[in-house]
Amino acid sequence: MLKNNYLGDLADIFRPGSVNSGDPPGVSDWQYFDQSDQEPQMIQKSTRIHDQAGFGQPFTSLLADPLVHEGTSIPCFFGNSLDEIEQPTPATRTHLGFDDHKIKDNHNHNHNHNIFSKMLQISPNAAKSTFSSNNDIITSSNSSSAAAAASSKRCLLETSSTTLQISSPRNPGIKRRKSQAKKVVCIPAPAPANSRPTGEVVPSDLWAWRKYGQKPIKGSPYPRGYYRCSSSKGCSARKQVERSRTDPNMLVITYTSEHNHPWPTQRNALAGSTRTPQPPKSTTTTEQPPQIETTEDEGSTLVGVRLEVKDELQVLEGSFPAQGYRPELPDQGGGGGGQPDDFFSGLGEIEVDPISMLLNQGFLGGEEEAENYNKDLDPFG
DNA sequence: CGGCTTTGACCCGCGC
DNA sequence: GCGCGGGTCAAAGCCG
Repeated sequence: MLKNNYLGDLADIFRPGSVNSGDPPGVSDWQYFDQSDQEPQMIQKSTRIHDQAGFGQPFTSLLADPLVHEGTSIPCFFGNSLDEIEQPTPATRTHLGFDDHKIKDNHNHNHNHNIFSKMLQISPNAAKSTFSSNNDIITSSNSSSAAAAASSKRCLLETSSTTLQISSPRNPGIKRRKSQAKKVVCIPAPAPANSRPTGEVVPSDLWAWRKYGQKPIKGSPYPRGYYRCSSSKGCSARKQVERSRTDPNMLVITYTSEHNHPWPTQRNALAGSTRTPQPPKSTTTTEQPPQIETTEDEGSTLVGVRLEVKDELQVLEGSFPAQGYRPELPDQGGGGGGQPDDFFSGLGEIEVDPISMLLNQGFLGGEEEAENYNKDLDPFG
């Protein structure tokens, strides 16, 4: 049945404007790029701070992810492989001007400081990337990252995008894997002790994800979970979740394909995600849906990230909504309806300028509260 | 009852 | 051409 319903191509999904009707404010201008021929548009879009990107809004997951609410910061690595992400080559390190100590520091700070307090975005394309930091934020860009960082505390990374072949599995004649667009996001993960026995951890975001597979990955002690969007039938958005093999504290989420539908408009679309985490049970892999209901105006402030990756992963892109991004979660009209939105509902600051606030003040105004929230939602706790 | 996770089997791209 | 390994399928069972 899935085969019959399989809508296939990334090309189908990345079509510009493929998602428009019914989009909530801020979503209507989503651009789903056919990255094989929409490069200029990508670049153009990537220059926008008010940008939307698909791939499940990984940074949304950062905002919403209980795993992230451990009073942690969010180092974000983008690369074409985990190794690259986690272990930049010495040359790359040198060129990029960051060192292991800083990375270690970032990781250590994850557990003590706040979200985004040390945001790190790494472009594997060292030749085009420079690093600079501004208030612990490190951005990478082929443009003047220093200027970018200085001009805004938002992280905007932009590099030229590379044409790639969008592909679909089981679609004859079209390659997949290396040619497939992916977006990799690394976030702090719970300690292995807090994860499921398999070592699997599952961050949440605004989309509903249904697990359809899990595979042990050679060379990694942790399995990789495969999820597809269950918010809408026919949506071929997928993500892979696995722990970093080199740093179990890091959770690597790889977004593939794109949502071809608006944000979930029915809570039941998140059915699987709303299962109450019950630690003794082993079947809970998705947790409470994120309760991002924090923004007001329609001008989405997003942090766009685009970078070019040589070799297999040509394009990585990411963004996260901030000010003005309001997913249409059905129950939010009633003020949360008893959902564990308290954490966010008490965060009026985020409506002012969540990103700035996050960057300046740390995560959402209180580690303690964040911890409480995390306790509520963390299925692995 | 619908939607989820689990898990073994299958498919297929890719490297040798 | 072959084998490995990653990605997906789909049946079975679980859960609310």
